[in-house]
Amino acid sequence: MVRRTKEEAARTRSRIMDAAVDVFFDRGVANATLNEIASQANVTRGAIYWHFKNKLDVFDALNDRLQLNFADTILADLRNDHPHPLLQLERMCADLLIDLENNLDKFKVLSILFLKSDYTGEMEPYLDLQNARKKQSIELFSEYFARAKKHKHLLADVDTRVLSMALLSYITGIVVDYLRDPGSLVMREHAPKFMRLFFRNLG
Amino acid sequence: MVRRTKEEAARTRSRIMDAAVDVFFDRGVANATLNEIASQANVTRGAIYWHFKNKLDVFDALNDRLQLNFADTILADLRNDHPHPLLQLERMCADLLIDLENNLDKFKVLSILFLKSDYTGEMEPYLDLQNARKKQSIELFSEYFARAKKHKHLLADVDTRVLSMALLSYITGIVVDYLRDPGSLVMREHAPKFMRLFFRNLG
DNA sequence: GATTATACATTCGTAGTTGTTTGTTTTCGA
DNA sequence: TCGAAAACAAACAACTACGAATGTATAATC
Repeated sequence: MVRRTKEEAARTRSRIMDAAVDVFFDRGVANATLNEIASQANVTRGAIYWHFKNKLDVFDALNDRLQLNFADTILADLRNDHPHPLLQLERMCADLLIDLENNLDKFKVLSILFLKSDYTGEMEPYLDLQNARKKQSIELFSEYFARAKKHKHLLADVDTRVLSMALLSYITGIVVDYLRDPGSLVMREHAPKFMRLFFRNLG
Repeated sequence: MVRRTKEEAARTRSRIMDAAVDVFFDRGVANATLNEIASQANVTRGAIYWHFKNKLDVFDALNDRLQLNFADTILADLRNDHPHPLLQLERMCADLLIDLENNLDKFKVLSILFLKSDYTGEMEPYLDLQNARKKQSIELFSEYFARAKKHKHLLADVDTRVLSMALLSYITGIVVDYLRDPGSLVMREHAPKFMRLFFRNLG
């Protein structure tokens, strides 16, 4: 059995990536071997080397597929003017956290990005990439908070840039703590409380 | 040259650990080889295998030496009653963050624990250990906040447990974001602002 | 319907790492 | 002071994973 149709080949490729998610999650990116990924995907290493250059290239593909771009997801929702923009943001952040609990794939991929990669050597550029994306998010939030301030929805004395950095770090921390110990809290219950704590004093 | 005195042997051991910090930081725990650690410490692998069982055992020793126990460091300071306990806590957290900027060794070790380890396979127990320590910290903070609430320093309607979890996650996030991109902020300036944002609405 | 390129499987050589063993020298304890 | 063990260095053996090369059967193309 060889030489599948193009569609089958594409499915093979995505099966390899799915397998990579599992293996990276279970064994860490550095420890994961192409053999493990191959057998998890029910192919041989040959198939992986056909579709990808090497392990890093697989990671690269995963990175693309994830679209960790908070920005894109959030921006769309932020575009339309909401009567109470801060509340809107608060809800969105909570939903984003709760989604981690329901979406196993997102949980695994975020685990890979935050816990299972060391970003040394050839992987360093991917950290830079994530940091660049984060800067984008900061700018986005800053602008958003600035608008809220103009509309008197936000206290005038807060530094919007510091505020958005703080919010993003807050979310990062909640995510990381959750990934490191998923049993320690129930997102559906805790996320709204966490967010309330942060937003209660801004209005 | 062999068979040093006991003191010299102890120094060799700690030199190996120092080297391990550098190598783990630069290459990640999983990618780091004992050869790299050895040459960084100006010894051979034989020396490492004399002092440690294997790479994991070196990591274990590092884990012990760090005493990431926020608890111990903080507990001592929290013991004595402060006129304004929340302000005290706020300052302490800020100082803790600022220390990251000045103390390179702490920066590296925290990087190793948060970014350079995947905690898979044999390393899993160390994540459990850290999570257990974190639970301790939560309990500690909870109790502390509860005291503050009794003294009317804290709003009565906040859940102290959720509050301490939130604070710890907040700190985790700031730390992780800083470790991932140290150039993005200056702790001496930002840490007090971050903390002020969190504490301003509690009193 | 022959040819070519595709989509893999299989095999191979190699470099790197690990754990172990052996060797050597010096310090410590009796 | 004299063995015994400490504190390593050096050599060895085994495995593993990688990358590349090769093989091969089928789909696409004409």
